[in-house]
Amino acid sequence: MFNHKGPVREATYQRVLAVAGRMRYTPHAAARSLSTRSTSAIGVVLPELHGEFFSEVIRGIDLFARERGLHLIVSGSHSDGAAMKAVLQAVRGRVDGLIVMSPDLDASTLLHDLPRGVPVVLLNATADGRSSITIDNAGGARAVVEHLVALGHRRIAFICGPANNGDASQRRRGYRAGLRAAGLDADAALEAPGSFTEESGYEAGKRIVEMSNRPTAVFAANDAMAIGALSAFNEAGVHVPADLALVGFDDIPIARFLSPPLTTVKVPIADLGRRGLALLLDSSKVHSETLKPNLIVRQSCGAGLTRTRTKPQEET
Amino acid sequence: MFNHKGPVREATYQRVLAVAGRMRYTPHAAARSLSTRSTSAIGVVLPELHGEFFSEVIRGIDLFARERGLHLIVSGSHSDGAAMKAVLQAVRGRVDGLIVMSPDLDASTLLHDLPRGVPVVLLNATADGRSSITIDNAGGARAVVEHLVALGHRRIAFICGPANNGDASQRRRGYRAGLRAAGLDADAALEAPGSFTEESGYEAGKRIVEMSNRPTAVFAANDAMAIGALSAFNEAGVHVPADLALVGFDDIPIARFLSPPLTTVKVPIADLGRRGLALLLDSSKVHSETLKPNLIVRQSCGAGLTRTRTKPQEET
DNA sequence: TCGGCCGCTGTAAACGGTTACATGACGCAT
DNA sequence: ATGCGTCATGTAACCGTTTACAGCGGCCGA
Repeated sequence: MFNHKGPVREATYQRVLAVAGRMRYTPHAAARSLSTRSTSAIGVVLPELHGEFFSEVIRGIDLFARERGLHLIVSGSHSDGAAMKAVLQAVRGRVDGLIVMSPDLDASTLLHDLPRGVPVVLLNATADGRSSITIDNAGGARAVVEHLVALGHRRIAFICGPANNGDASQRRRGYRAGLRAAGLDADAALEAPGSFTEESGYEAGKRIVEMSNRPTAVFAANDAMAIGALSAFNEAGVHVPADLALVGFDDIPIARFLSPPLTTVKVPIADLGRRGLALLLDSSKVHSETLKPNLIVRQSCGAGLTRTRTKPQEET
Repeated sequence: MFNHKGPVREATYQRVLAVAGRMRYTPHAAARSLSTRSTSAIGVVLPELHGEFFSEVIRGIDLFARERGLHLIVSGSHSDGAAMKAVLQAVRGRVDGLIVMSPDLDASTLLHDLPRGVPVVLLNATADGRSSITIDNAGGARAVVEHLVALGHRRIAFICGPANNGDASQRRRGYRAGLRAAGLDADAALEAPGSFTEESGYEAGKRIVEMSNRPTAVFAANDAMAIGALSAFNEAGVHVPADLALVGFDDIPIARFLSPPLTTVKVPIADLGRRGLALLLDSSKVHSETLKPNLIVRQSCGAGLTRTRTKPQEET
């Protein structure tokens, strides 16, 4: 009845609808789902719910979901595999599909816990026979290094993301590849640990300003850590970009409002979510997409400054 | 069976569980909900999903929800009443309760569209017979003005939030009350329009630095706008706090990592969500709580600086 | 005016669990 | 050894909606 099908005259349908409205009746979603075998809901599983990055992913999904009249069930903070398993097992009869982003955990392990017949799209991960959207992290990171090298930098520090995080290791790989391509040696001393949080970026920043042979540029594996590092630099009286160039990754919305505006790699975050949902809904085929990030040159890398240390040179 | 009740021997229960696990069986959530008249899900309705503030609210709720094994259905971007109504009507049989934050719209109007029998907790709004959590926005704003006055400021600009937004108007009320208490006249020229976005803060900041009789302090109605304004000030070569004091509101996580670290009013954002869920689950009584914000003095207000313009004086 | 066909309406089963209730088996006491 | 009480197991109804299907009524043509 309420899906407007069957041999019911239009007038009758309208009349029923009117009365239903008057009585303030609304169909019972669970009963409907049980009968139609379709909830109009999709699940979104993220490693975290906090921060500009994930909220942007959710927003991208939500915008599209709203167009299609879909509800979003979100869940985050899956520190361990057990918590993740519990979530995955609760989805049967609750959602029509799942968008999963789990850079820390092995994708195929997770998918094993999933009830059969639940369509899944992986974000920033891949698995056989599953659709996925990935970001060319390595390419983006390499572009950053090439840009910094072109500006004359030779000692470029890197603030790493969490170990075991897929995005983080890909970005580090891109960083190292960029150095290699420029004929520079990767120096372990220039790689500072971090965990994608502002706090960890701040700590890394403090260590960097105290280095005896201080680098001339710092590349943080994400914007949150760049913000933390920037805070540490300011505290130490080290000026960005005059004394030290700084580049981030993600281009979260506030990146352009930092002082100085942050040079970063624009990851189409909302698109990541939006495309993910699109792929989920178009279940006809499994296929994978890779989104290309773009280097966004603002002021924190000092691109407008003249740098006399070494002559600028372009890498390809 | 699967809720572990009834006269079933423990051993039998365990054996069934084991087999279920082996067969990778999971109960059908919709069927279960229909039968038990309880989904283990709660709905979270926010005006927006984007940004540090809302993502922090969601996180607060999620953390608590996870403890209780509850799922979260979120939805945002309810630009108009119709969209909101559609969402509210879809909840029957889908969630056990609702946490609603809708500072732009009239609470009682919204609640009229809600199916009967759905418990609701209002965030930053009140309505008869409904539980709610509110924030003492006016008190927090007033404390900011008092602090700035104590630092010697007499011309304090205010960057407003969106018109019709409850939080925004309460904060402005607190600002005006603070001025009045200090014996200062509220000057309409010192109130710049804004919309809680970084962009609008940036625009407001640009206008402020161009003012003929420039204020000595700027109080933004939220941190996002303070960040935008800070960006505009830096761009114009106006130094914070030396040339201009700046204070925000909310204490979003990155506030302390700005340069200079932002003086702001700490709103227990995650608590707002957490307490909201707690109230929802404890449906025995309807009652309302008001969370008190705290002034967090960092460096953007220049509290450490000596200011000779006028002598500092304390307001009570 | 009557019959046949088409189309609307009412009825019942099914979706997949939960739970109350009846039934059957076992142990203990007399 | 038998009866009664207790506890585990099996059975069936129910949750609220959809949908297939049967049946009936109306319309139109002859």
